[in-house]
This record gives sequence, structure tokens and C-alpha cells, in this order.
Amino acid sequence: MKIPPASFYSAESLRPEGTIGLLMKRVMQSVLLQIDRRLAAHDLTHAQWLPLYRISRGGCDTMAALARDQSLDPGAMTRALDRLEAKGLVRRERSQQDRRVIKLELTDSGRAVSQHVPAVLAEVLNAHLAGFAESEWQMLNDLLQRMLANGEALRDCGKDLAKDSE
Amino acid sequence: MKIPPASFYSAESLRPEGTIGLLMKRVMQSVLLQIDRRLAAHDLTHAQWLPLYRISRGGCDTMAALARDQSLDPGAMTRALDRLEAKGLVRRERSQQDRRVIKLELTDSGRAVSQHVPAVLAEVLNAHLAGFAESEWQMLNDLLQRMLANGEALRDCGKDLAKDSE
DNA sequence: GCACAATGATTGCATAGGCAAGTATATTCA
DNA sequence: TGAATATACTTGCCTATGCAATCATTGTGC
Repeated sequence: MKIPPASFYSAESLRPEGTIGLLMKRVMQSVLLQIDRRLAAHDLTHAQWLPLYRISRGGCDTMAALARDQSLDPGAMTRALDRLEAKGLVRRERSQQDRRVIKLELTDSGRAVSQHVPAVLAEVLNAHLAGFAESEWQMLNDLLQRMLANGEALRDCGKDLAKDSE
Repeated sequence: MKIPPASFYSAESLRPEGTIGLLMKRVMQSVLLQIDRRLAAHDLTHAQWLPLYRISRGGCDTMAALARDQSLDPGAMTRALDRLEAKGLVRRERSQQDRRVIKLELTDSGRAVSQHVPAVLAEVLNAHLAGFAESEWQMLNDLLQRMLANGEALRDCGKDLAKDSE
């Protein structure tokens, strides 16, 4: 059973500055700007504290797990870890059980820095949600989840959609 | 009159995979993936059809205007235009009125390609909104607008916030 | 007119991500 | 066992973005 696409936008009526897409891009930019600003003192960018934070929370202690978790390219993750290792925040160690995988663990310095992240993250998100009722926050979560589910449905059957829509 | 920040997230309860931030990132990735897939036949990436589309719509015919419009770095825009010009989609021409500015205009080829964009954009957005009632779509717009407004309020008074939150 | 600031565009340097090819190790199955 | 396959990671190449410094041009105030 397929739910048909919505028809809120049309090629004729589209105004580039009014779409959901641009709106979300702007919101994301704002959130990342605020977080980066608060973590700049620790010399961290959003591409760096994210993996750091994930490692510190446990559950993501290999490159592949980390890359999947953040839906990021493995190559990009390798280089991100290069930078974190160069800063002395992360240690790589080849696993003995499976010699393909490389175990990741924080150094003392990495642990110290990563503990600042959750408070900043929560603060910035809450600031962007100022004035929201809890029901509105839940609604936003729900709507975004549904958009994501629609997107995933598209992705799977997407090989034959690479044609133009005219 | 200031609206206090929300308190939906806290440093202790934060789960990285459950935040609004990661959710929006995923939705954006999905939207861009689908658009890029449909425009790949025209050899365009999302960083390329966006300025193209804006120029074709009129109102953004200089580098600075384009960069501001997409909240993008002027340097990045220069290089983006380099690539579009190399593909023969855009022409640069120095203005006679103000010899600092460079007027941008689409070539015939650029115009031809850019006319495919709106339909694809609308199609992908609508597909991600499948199953949404119009009221839900409006609600989503409204909530995102409010998040953006909160973010802009932060940005302006943000010079003294570059400290840690502990 | 002239020093000075403001603006438009560019460039160098750095981080960052996608894609594809390649290497090493593990797993599966004939 | 051994070939095919899958997985983990790496590397090279390209696009893409931010920041800071630079240059040319324009506008401002004296």
C-alpha cells in the first residue's frame, strides 16, 4: 500500500526561499553555528565533537559503526579520526579478535573535552525551541520522523527514478 | 521581553540519535540525495543547481547577492561559479555602472538546464510529505520558522556567549 | 582632492564530505 | 580446503565550505 505524494509544491508556484528545504537548512546552520561557537574554546568543530561524543557514550567504538551511525562516508570518517588523533583526543588500536577492525577509545584529554558536549548540545537545542509547548515539540519530532520514513521508502526503490520528471 | 529556552533536552538524558538536530540532518540528506539523483542526468549537484535556479528566477544576478541569498561564503560562491562557468552554464560580465560587481547571466545551455529544476524540487519535497495533511504541513512550516527566529535572536547577541556552559 | 572606510570579488589555506578503487581480513559455501 | 563473497579500513580525486588576507572600486567626510 503506497501513500501518494503530497501536492503542496508545484513547479510553477515554487518560491525558492519559501520551501521546507531551505527552511531546514537555515535552522541546521543556526544550530551548528551556536554549538561551534560554544565549543570553539576547546578547538572543536561540529564534525569533530560529534564522533567524540558518540564514542564517549559507548556503543560506537569502531570506524564503521561510527560512520553508519552518522550516515557518513567511511572515507570521511577515516580522515575525521586522523584529525582527532592528531589532536591527541582519540587512540586507534587494532582489534585482536577481528584484525580488520580498529578499536577507538578516547584519551584522557578526549574524555575531558567530550564531557562538555552534552550540556552545550542540550542548551542550544533548547534555546532554538524557546516558546514551544511540549506537544509542539513532539509534533515536530513526529513530522520529521514521517518525512524521513517517506525518504527511506524512496531510497530503496530509487534505482529507476534517476530519470527526469517531465 | 525574552522567552526563556525550552527544557526538552538535558545533558544527562540526551541520546545523540534522538535529537531534533540529527533528525533534521537525516531529512536534509534524504531530500538532497533524491534531488541529486534526479538531476544527475544533467550533471548537476545540489550546490550547482541552487545558484542556477536562483539566477534563472531573477533578482540574484551578482555574486554577493547570491551568496547572501543562500547564506554562503563569498569565496565558496566564487568557486561554485567557476565550476558553472567551466560547464558553460553561466556567463560573467563586469558591470559598467559599478566596476566592482560582476553581473551573472545564464547561457542558453544554462537556461535549458535550469528549467528542469523546479519540477524536480517540487516532486521530491512532495514525496517526502506524503501522507501529510495540509494543516500538518503548515504546522511544520510554522515550527521551523519559530526555531529559525529563536536562532536569529541568539546570533545577534551572541558575542558574549562564546564561553562554556558549565 | 585626499585619507579613510565600505563593498565586491578573488585567492590561499584548512576542514569536510562523496565516490571509487584498492588492501587486508573474515565468512560462506561448494 | 579453497574460491567467492562480504566486511573494515584506507587512499586518491573531486566538489564544497569557512576564514582571513588581498586587491580594485566606490562612497564618505574633511
